[in-house]
Amino acid sequence: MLKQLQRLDEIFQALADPSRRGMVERLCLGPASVSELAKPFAMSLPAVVQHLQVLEASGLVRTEKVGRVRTCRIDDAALQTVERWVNDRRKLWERRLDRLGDFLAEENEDKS
Amino acid sequence: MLKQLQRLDEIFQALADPSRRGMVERLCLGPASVSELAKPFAMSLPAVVQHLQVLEASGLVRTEKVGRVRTCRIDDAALQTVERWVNDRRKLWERRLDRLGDFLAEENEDKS
DNA sequence: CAGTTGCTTAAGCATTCACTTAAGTATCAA
DNA sequence: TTGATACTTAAGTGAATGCTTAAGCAACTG
Repeated sequence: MLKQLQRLDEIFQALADPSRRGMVERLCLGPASVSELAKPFAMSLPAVVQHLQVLEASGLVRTEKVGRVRTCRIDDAALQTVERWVNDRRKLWERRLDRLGDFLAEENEDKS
Repeated sequence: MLKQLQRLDEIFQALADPSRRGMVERLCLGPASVSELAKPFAMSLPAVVQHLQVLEASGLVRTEKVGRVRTCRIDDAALQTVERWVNDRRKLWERRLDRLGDFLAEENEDKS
């Protein structure tokens, strides 16, 4: 629970970069090796690996090395954490709008 | 549509900072002035305003000045944009896991 | 009109970020 | 064992980030 809050920083930070979001999108279709992941991007391999490290540190991606190939896959828990945070905020805000709506409706009733 | 994708960068970037997330959380309870918003934070007012500018540029927050008071409120559309992106990713990933599950189930059937 | 309040502008500064190139180190394949 | 493949490590660089202080300005308050 405490860990999750700390990690929200890193998760949002990780998702703020379009290359990293691209990698997440790719990985949502299934696991991939580092060089597979790198292919669509016009940057050096070390740059890709650095992005990958950010993604892994945030918990969005897990990786595992077998032989000389590192395989990367989505870790759903981090995505759930984001989803939950955003959802909770939206709920709060919408509830407020509802209450405001009720209030205005009552005001109108009073006036009519 | 195109605008939204560009803005995902800024939205996630905005949410990556705990102070800014704090401000969003506060604003989900209702609008607030800049100084109200600043109160919980141990930083200078200009710093708060700079955070606010990031939030506004991302579309998460709208502000409006009346007299000398600037009132800030949540703009739900940006939160929806995040929610949609994360939701779409999760759906893709889960569908993949389902297909994988089916595949493994079939394999087991074959073996039995 | 003078003072206070609520923000705004500007400039500076240390740190972090997103890369780069160059030089490794393990595998695997022939 | 030689070469190619798949990363890995290290060091450097320019730009962006998250602050700060100092000074302003406009609007309400008495």
